[in-house]
Amino acid sequence: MTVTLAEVAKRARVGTGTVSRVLNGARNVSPSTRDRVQACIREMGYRPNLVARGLAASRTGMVCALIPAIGAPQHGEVIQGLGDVLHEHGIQLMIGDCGYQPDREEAIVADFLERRPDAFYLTGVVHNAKTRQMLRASGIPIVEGANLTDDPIDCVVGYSNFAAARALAQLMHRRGHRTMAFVASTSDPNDRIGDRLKGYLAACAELGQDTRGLVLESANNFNGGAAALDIVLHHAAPIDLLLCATDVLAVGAIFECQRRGIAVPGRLAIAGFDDLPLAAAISPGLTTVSVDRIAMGRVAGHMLLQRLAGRQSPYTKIDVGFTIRERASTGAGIAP
Amino acid sequence: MTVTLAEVAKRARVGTGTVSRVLNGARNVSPSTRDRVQACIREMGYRPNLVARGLAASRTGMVCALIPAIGAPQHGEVIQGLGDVLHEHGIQLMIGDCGYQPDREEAIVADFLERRPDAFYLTGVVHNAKTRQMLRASGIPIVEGANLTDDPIDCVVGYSNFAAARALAQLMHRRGHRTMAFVASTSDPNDRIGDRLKGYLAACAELGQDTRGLVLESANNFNGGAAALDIVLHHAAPIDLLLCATDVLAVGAIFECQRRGIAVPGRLAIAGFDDLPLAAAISPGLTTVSVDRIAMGRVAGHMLLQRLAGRQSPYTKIDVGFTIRERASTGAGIAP
DNA sequence: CTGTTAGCGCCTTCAC
DNA sequence: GTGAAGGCGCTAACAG
Repeated sequence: MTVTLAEVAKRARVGTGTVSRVLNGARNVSPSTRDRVQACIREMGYRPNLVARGLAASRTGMVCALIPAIGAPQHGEVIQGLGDVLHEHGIQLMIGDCGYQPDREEAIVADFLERRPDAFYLTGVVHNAKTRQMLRASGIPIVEGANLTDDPIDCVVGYSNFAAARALAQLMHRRGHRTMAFVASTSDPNDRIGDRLKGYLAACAELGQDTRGLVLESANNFNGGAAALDIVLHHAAPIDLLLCATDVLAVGAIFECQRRGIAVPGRLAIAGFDDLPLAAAISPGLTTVSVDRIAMGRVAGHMLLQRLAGRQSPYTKIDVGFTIRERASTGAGIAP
Repeated sequence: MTVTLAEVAKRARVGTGTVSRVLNGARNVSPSTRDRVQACIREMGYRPNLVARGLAASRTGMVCALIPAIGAPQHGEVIQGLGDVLHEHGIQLMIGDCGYQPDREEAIVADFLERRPDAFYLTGVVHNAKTRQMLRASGIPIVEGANLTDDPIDCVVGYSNFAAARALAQLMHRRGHRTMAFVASTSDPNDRIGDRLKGYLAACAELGQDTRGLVLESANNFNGGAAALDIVLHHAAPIDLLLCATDVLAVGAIFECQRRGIAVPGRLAIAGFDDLPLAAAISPGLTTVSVDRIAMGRVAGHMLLQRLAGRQSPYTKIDVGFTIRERASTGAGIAP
């Protein structure tokens, strides 16, 4: 039904090897035969079967990427950068959604490995022992992303969620905010959120805040932010800054403030984390931590390509850094 | 390096065919040999090579799905439903991001087809002639989604963006809104947005609005919504309802209203389309069109499974319907 | 430079 | 119920 390489070879009166060579751009083919073969390929509408190629070459040209939630714009951006870089090299992405669940991640890794991908991208740096073992045993390049660790499975490209949260808390302290609370999700526990919390606690310890260690837990959605606000307002010690582990929580809190007529940042300052498009659009603008996720994805892609080319790049850990965006929600640009 | 089926067969003292049979759950294997083989599989940690299986069986157990933007929650939900259903049948999804660009879609379809997927899911019902031709020629089941058409490539599951937009405009008219404008994105032209616009225009034609046909164009992001508001406010005929082609536009407009101190819905009512989580969270709540996208994805998955099972299901077009959610942004629940 | 020959790992008849 | 053998479509030596 579909035309095969052998048929092209017959039509072009050459061996299958030659067709394979022109297909893969080997240079040891005379221009004349190359042209003839390419003509046949075009005329016959030949399309290589990558499944067969993958089996023969034990290179599938496929990279698997695992993200905690397809549809989350943060991860989408990383995937976009990663996919762009890989695509330029004829490699395609197979994306898995592990829904913030480690055992689901393990199952997907197991499944995906049966498809013999050339490499793997994982979101986050904390994974099941079995997941790590499978990945290591596979022998293919692995890149973990969106956070940093000193003990990656293979290599890691990201930024320190810990350092970013700490820096944000410290900056807010310098800006005059004294009594702060931190709200994080419990619904989707993961290393990025966990490290943000730790960074906040570290800053508190260093600064000796009154409210040191005040931590709230809420589902990671708009309602969760609203719920946290409720607690903050009724807390014994008056709180003047709410640090949220994600922009979604922060925006939920801001919406709730609007509903209750609570001035932001006048009565309560609010900051987030992620710098979603929403953070810049909302009024007041949301102070948050920004990371160039597309660039991060691209770096991850280049790292994988390096490894795939056999080069053991000296970099096993790349920090892409972060930026704190101060906006009106914490008083930036507002006259005192 | 990795253990193969043949090695398992040798260890279990059976032929490769037998191992293959237990692997694929064929019933014509005696319980005793079945157990012995399964024991060996477990002991040796054998994992089948799906690339080889795909080549031999000409069934890859892979379905390709194309969405216009990975990271967009709407499409993420569809993929989630689709992936869930397929995964239960051991089928995995390969996701492509065509960025609202038809020629990119064409390129991705061409690439993906080389991997011999068992089926294809496409977002939207309008595609390149060449894309349609390639897909048809492939002979595999194709499902188009997120809209409806009478001329699908193979079959389609979605809802009528046209009918939904028209129903929304008509409902708003019944609620007393008389002079309305519609804003849609130009940056990402696609059939869903186009049909929403047509639905609005159809309603206008039927209702004989004063502002019949007032249509604005803006980039499909928060800023685009704000920009549209600017035009609406300066329009000669006073407009009392802004219908937005997407929730993102609508929310951008609401934010801008808040900045300018324009009462919503007092001075201007606003409605969106998509029912993102944001629509319910924002104040005022956003009136919008809601579709159960996860369910839509699941239906698409079942449709593909039907087709893959060889059953030519009588359904070639499934309408999953829509719901209009009236919220405060158009005056719902507000005393007159 | 180019044709030929083995496989890659698995499925699938086809006899036994 | 089970083993043996022949591909699936392609790549990768290996001769020439």
